[in-house]
Amino acid sequence: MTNTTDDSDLVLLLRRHRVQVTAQRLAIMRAVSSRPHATADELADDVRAVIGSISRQAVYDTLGLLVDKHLVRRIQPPGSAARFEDRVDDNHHHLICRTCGSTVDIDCAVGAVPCLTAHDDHGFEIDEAEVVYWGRCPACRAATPEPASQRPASERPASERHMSERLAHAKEQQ
Amino acid sequence: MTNTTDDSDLVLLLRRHRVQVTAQRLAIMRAVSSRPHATADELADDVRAVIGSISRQAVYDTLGLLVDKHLVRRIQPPGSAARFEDRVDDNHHHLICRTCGSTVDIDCAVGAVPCLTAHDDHGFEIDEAEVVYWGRCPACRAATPEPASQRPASERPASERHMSERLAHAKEQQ
DNA sequence: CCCGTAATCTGGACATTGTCCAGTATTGGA
DNA sequence: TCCAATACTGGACAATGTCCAGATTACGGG
Repeated sequence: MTNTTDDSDLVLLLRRHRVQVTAQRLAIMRAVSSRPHATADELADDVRAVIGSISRQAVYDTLGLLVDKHLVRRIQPPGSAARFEDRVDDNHHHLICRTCGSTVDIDCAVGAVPCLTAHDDHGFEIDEAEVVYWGRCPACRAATPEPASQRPASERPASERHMSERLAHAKEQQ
Repeated sequence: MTNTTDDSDLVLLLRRHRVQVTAQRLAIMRAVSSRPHATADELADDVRAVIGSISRQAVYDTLGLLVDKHLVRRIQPPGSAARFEDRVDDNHHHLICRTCGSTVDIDCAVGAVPCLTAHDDHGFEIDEAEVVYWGRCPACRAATPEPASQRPASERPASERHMSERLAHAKEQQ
């Protein structure tokens, strides 16, 4: 539980990837491991609690470097700052609560590297597929059984597509 | 091509959804339709070109309202501002170029509502799955055949998982 | 057709997340 | 141990949103 304990593994890992070893980097790596899905800001706080202080720039630089080296994965949930985690290259996805923003890992539904097989790649060279599941976590469901923002299904027919398509319906119905 | 032409369809659509009709809202809806994947800022510019001026707040308010009403879909690519589009409820996904950020629609690979079937929902009530494919568009591929940022596959074995797992390898190999 | 109220829009301040830059400190090899 | 390359610091800046109070507009009822 001491601050400088047992960095030898991390040091070796960094060296193996030709990355200079600094106290800031070690602290950031430990922070990412110990608190998955944390934002850069949260990680900075964690690091400060351990090594005293760190500049915002060092946090961003290091996280960017680790992401480049595939030692850390960056996930960017809509409406929130980027988050970072330990697990890389295993094609898991994320489940985010619309109400409280909590994030959990979720294994891929389809198989090994599923979503990489797009229907039509438009000439793109696709190297990754990112999947975010949206919903409400157990705690938030308990707190508010039926959210008011949800309109009844009757108000949004499944046939709705383009605005232009819906316009036809509007004409008919009014 | 005149500004006030043919709003009756949009007016009916808004009324059908119990939304007050304003010049700003009509202009924003037309802007979203005519330029898919535009950011709020770009849409504001488009609107200003048509009705003269609009406040930033009105743009955000209106887009938020339309998203709530499921008349517009908000997509939030990592590293970029939110973008808005016309197509809703048809479960298509997005393909984004890592180099230039261009975004194209892409039909779902798996079928109707595929990714909604998560392996383990952790007690969440899931209502949407968002998929982003990352890659490089044809233009950017042509411009830079082999990006320098890509390390050879030999440097990142498929077996890489957690940092902690990789640590074992580090020990063995060094 | 006019009025009043509720909803909307405006414009400025502020918050968050991230980048840029110049100068200083640290790392790691010679 | 010393040096050059690399990394870190701290302040300024940029982009994207949100908050708020007051002015304006929409639209249902008289």
